[in-house]
Amino acid sequence: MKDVVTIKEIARQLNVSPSTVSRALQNHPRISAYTRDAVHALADQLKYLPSTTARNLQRGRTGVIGMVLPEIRENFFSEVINGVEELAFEHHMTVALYQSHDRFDREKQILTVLASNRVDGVLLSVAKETQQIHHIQEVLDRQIPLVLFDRIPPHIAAHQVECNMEKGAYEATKWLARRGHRRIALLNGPHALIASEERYRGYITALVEEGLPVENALIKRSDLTTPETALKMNQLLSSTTRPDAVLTFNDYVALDAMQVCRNYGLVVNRDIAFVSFANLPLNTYLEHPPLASVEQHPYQIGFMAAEILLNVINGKIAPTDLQKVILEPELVIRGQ
Amino acid sequence: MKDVVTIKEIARQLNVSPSTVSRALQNHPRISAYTRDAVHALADQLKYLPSTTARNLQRGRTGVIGMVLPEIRENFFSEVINGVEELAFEHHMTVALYQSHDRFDREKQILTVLASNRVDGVLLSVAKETQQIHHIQEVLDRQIPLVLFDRIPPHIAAHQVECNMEKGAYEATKWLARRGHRRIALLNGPHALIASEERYRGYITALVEEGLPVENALIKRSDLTTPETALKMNQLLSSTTRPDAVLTFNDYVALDAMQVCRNYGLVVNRDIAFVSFANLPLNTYLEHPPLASVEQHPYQIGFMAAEILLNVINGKIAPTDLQKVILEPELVIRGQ
DNA sequence: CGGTTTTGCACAAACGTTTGCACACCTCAG
DNA sequence: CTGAGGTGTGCAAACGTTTGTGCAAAACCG
Repeated sequence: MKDVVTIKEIARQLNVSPSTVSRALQNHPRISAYTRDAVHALADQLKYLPSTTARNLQRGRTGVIGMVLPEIRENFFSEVINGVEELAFEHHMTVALYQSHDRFDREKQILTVLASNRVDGVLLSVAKETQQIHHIQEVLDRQIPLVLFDRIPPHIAAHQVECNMEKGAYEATKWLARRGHRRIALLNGPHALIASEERYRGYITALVEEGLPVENALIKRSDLTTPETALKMNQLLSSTTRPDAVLTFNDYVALDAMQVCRNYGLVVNRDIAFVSFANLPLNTYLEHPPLASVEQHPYQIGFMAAEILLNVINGKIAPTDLQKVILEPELVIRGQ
Repeated sequence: MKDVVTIKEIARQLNVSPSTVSRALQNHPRISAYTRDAVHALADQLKYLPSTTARNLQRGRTGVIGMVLPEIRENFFSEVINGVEELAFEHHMTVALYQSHDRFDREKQILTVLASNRVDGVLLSVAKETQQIHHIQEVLDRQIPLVLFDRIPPHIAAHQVECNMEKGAYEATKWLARRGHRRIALLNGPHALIASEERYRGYITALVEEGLPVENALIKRSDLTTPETALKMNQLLSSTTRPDAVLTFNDYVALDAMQVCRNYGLVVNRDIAFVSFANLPLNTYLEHPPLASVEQHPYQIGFMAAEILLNVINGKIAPTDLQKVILEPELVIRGQ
């Protein structure tokens, strides 16, 4: 990495000043065609590449969007990333990706690094562990544009983009009811996630609207791990009056739960119907995928979050003019 | 983003020079305890964070590893990332992730950006489209440490880490043969990928060793898209003598091919056995997953690639002392 | 031809750090 | 008392850019 070609070197070789070289490279009008061409020619020949570092220091901005999310390998987030990338690319911004691995301390640390790196803006989806927002507030206090997406902690004055999961749960439950199911279970996520509460509300609303009783025995929560999902699904199946349908927190939960059903000798979607929230692209590959999925449009979420962020960065939206975008989910019917 | 606290500001408020502040923050021995504490206290109070940009410019290094890969959402690569991250984190380096989306021009552009960003090193897995290595050679010419992983183009003098897919294919085929299968098909990837050639060689070697005939009708190539996989699988099934087992290029191909089998009324793994190369974590969820999978240890690949890169960066390995690590795959038996 | 405008370039400061060097003071040994 | 060594700090240069300003020469205008 030694011997990196700089503007100074080009200047020296051409017997002009560094400022002239800089301007020539930017095609500044006050540089003669002769000099301009000479500079470009030599720059090409020496394979000069400007130092982003130096440029950033001088410009006071980095052209970087810091993106923090729990886990890259989750398909949902990968899609969000793609949405962000698309727009960022158009705007000549680069996206710096960081995973919190759902750990609070890691998330906190990453935000500090991002601030130290002087990123132009931050996109954040908080870790499961995250219960407080002080570290996020610090980012805001530093006047760094920030947009929250998907996993949004409560009580925070920041721009946000999310998908209306309450409505998704509502429509899914309604669809099951209309299909004739009378004992619809909810295999939900942990309390701590707002996403769980949203699903819960939508589920309840639909049941009530459809005149179905709300039975606590049909409502289970798990921490989304395979063993606990299995445990809860077992409870559902071993009760005297089994559910004839299950709405699950997400696809992983659905798959884990289906496994349990098979152990009971049940045929998925014949003996017991499944509807889920889509975060896997693989449902097409399953022999018995959930009958319907609530599509959360992750790509759209990423795209919109990036759009807001870029508008704030470019001053088209005042930082105080809080944006709150709620995308509509879509119930994708697969079976029957 | 205005009003960012700098060393100068702290210096001004404490009536000392910026250099003193800088040294105080680094706990330089020649700074008095009194000054040191005062500086730290004020820095904390003002929530000072050093400018990474300025520091990088001055230090001549960035502490960043640029990582370029085709597609983040592919589970294989997500795992590689995690392996890299682990080690990078220990060494206080950050990983900048870039996706080529399997496009050559994008890959080329990314490498330029990385060079411009003066990253300390590059980890690269090339795009499917990539047929030439000129852009990679340019990175090497700039003396930027580089390690290739997984998808490695031929004829390039760079460090590399990969998994021995020939051996994987060999063992998978052998396992099928020993299980009694006599007509083992190979549903391979495109010619352009070395990975395809490796699988091919392993497959052939095993057949020969097991005394099975090599039948061209049993060897198909697809571009890994669903339609073409379906087409090739159809060809295999509609031939007079159907295969009784299939070794597929990867899990996606296996799943697509299985779908076709179901259309033929075949029961996967009973009427026709599948063995695949693992890139999905989901096999546990499938009712009929491939009977066996060749595990490529992506996390390990990432970890080792990062290890080599860091050693080159830190001068523990001479750039000319080319490392070539070939990890052994593992045949994970799932069925019977 | 005198004056104004345009053209082409260099100088220098600035961005926020780090660090070699100088310097003043203080301490202590001889 | 003198000199050596230690201690605490400041100055200034440097990293590689960008950009405001200044200035000379060239070009233009009437």
